[in-house]
Amino acid sequence: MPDHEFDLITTLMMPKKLRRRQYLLEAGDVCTKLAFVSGGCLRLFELDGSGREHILMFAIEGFWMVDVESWRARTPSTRNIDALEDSELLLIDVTSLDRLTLSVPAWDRYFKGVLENAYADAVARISEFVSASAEDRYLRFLSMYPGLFQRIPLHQIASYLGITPQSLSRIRRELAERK
Amino acid sequence: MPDHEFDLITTLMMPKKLRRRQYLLEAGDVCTKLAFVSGGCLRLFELDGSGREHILMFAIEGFWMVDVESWRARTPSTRNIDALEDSELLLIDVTSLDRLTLSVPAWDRYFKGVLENAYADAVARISEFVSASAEDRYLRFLSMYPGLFQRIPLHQIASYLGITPQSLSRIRRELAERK
DNA sequence: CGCGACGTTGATTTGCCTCAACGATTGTGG
DNA sequence: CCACAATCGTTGAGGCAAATCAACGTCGCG
Repeated sequence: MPDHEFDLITTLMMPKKLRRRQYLLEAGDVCTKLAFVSGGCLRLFELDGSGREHILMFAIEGFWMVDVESWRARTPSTRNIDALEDSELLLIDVTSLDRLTLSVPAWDRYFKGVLENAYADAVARISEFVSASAEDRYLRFLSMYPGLFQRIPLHQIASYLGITPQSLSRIRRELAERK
Repeated sequence: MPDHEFDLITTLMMPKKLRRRQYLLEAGDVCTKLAFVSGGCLRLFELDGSGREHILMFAIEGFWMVDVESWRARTPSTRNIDALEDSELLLIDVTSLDRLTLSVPAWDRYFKGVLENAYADAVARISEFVSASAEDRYLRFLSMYPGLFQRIPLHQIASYLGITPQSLSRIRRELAERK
């Protein structure tokens, strides 16, 4: 990649620090920025009718985060993104992304790969819900986000798995006893 | 779009008919083709340890179908794609797709949109599994694939929802009684 | 220190599964 | 064209995994 292309990328990516519990996206706003997580941990979640939180995905170091629905349709999001730990991000907005896509072929290929990866991961997660038990999903969470289980509260993991904190606590006990 | 670009697209898309129960992709093969469904209905599914089928997604008229995991990594698929009705497809293989992407800008944009859409749909489906009941998921199935519920057996829908045919039968009865 | 957040455990309830049986419909080979 | 099998949807009975409701101990932090 030529130097000027690399420079363009670094110019368009805006560094941002987010403190724990701080929001990157609030429901009602349009998600106009993609976030690359260089440190810390983000969550994408939504609230149901009873005010309960449901986590759709995490993003740790090396992951990208976006609410794709809002980002794609330019409509107000029904979801939220916030930080579970103090985090360091690189943000890029839609127009900058389009510029990169047009003028830096290597970026275009890279980003297409990111998108395909994200899609493949999402399908794999659907597969778990359709066919796997809560325990299986927990084990896959452990390998998908290495070490994360020691960094965030158990009830956040339970929310991601679609079960209650109590159930996850019992699953953990089961696993520990069996091993 | 210039004529020669349009011609290139039609040249590279191969029409194919698939009879009911006929396979487009079998587990073990690499998914090298994308399928655009112009008529009929395909399913993407996998088998678990007990030999039970679990449907990850359907594709009806106007949808694209692929096993993105195998397609992306060029690895043997763990999944299957077959037809639930006699179907008409337009197939395009990986190399043809790359050619279109490079030489037809409009196609590149279109296809990026398709991918983003697919990703957004997958996230929405994850959202259902994390937070919604089987009944809610059934109602969303009805709006996502209009009319499909009259075209395929109930147990295929149940598999897609991650429940048993018996449960779906009872959910339907509930809905009918309440309405 | 006191309070809220967190994880665990117990008792009870519930949504969905499993097993089983049964009619209705579809499809097929003789 | 009919007989028989397979597929399909439904219903009932009983069981299990996870939810709910509730209580309690620990920890960290303002």
